[in-house]
Amino acid sequence: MTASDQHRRIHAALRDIPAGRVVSYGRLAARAGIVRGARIAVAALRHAPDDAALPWHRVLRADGRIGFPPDHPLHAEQVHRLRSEGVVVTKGRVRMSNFADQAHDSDGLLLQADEPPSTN
DNA sequence: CAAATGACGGGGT
DNA sequence: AACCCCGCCATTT
Repeated sequence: MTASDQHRRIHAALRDIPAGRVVSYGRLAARAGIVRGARIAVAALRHAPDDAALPWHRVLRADGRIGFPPDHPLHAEQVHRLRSEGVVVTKGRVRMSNFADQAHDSDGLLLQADEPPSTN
């Protein structure tokens, strides 16, 4: 499988993440059938054309933090986009336990404490 | 072709 | 929790 194939898979996997939910770079890659692919996911997003209309803002680090450094302009942009679809972002971080998209994940434990995702 | 670079992840301190 | 450190792997230098 070529590198661009991987990128396409990443993009496809990302389109499956519903609004109001998020995924980590690593899990996104895993969904695309790529192991150890966190950095590939990054490349796939960075290479994505601006008009790709991908929900790139739904991708966060495994610990729930925004990937961009706080001073980066896209950091604010991402926070805004996430909030606009109901995701609670506190100090540049999201509670993965509450907002991670678990479709097809094996870790059965789901908890639904805080703010339920609402599209507003 | 060798070396550096990331929108990373997981483990250890 | 906040760091630091090291492994990862396509892309860029």
